Amino acid sequence: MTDALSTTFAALADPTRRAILARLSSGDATVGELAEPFELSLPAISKHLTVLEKAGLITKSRDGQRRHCRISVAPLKDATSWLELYRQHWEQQFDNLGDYLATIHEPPADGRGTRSTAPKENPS
Amino acid sequence: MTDALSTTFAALADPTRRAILARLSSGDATVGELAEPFELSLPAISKHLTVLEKAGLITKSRDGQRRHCRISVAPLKDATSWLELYRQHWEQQFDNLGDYLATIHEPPADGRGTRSTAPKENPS
DNA sequence: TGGCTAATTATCCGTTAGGTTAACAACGTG
DNA sequence: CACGTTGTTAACCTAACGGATAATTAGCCA
Repeated sequence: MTDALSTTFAALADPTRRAILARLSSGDATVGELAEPFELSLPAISKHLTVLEKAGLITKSRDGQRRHCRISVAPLKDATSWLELYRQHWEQQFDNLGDYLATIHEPPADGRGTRSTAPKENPS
Repeated sequence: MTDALSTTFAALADPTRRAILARLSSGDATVGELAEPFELSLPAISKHLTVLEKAGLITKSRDGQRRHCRISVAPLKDATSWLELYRQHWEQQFDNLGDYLATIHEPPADGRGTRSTAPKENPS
């Protein structure tokens, strides 16, 4: 699991870390401020922040005793790009639902060609 | 890690599983067909498929001796929805880059109001 | 300097992930 | 029925995850 995309998804696969990102999306915060809403110990939060930092999802900057954390969305963008490859896939699934609903109200007209469902590129 | 979103992201945090999804995005396949491109053992692939199935990302149907696997993109859609909450965030980051570049070529006109960077809803 | 505050690092612990090989189950076909 | 094919399940291993507490580092301030 050394690739960036895996690291990003792994970082997002934890509700605490997603909540931290959500918090940071409305502005920078210190470690203590980020820890406050949770019942976890401070070291636990610190670990989560380390995971987020290694995934490139946040950056930490020192300010006296405090560390200011800032969200950094580039990996989120990459993750979204990967997921976008499948968007047409579920949009077509939705189309198929529409087609199905249509067959309820009117009989099938003729055999339409099956559209391709593949994303443009081969994702990894 | 009991929530659906965490399960989805965890399932995506593995390059083998993402490759399997990519393969399935261009059409259904049997377990053996899915295993073929990898150097992993068949049980290893079977485990990956179980993970994907529990995440709701694929469905398996029996066809004689074979199991046909089909991609099921609803969880991908949900994951995308979550990530979309941050889209404006990186679009604004891009805007800021544009602003910065603008300041290089022309002096600042006036103090524009700072736009909010927060997603519409509170993600979890 | 001493002490308070903020956060990280060091252990330690139980659970889960991801892989292996070997055994098993289920279906098709001679 | 016997046998090959297709997958899964069982048992096992190592490494990593997510948490705790205790100790440590680093900065502020009186």
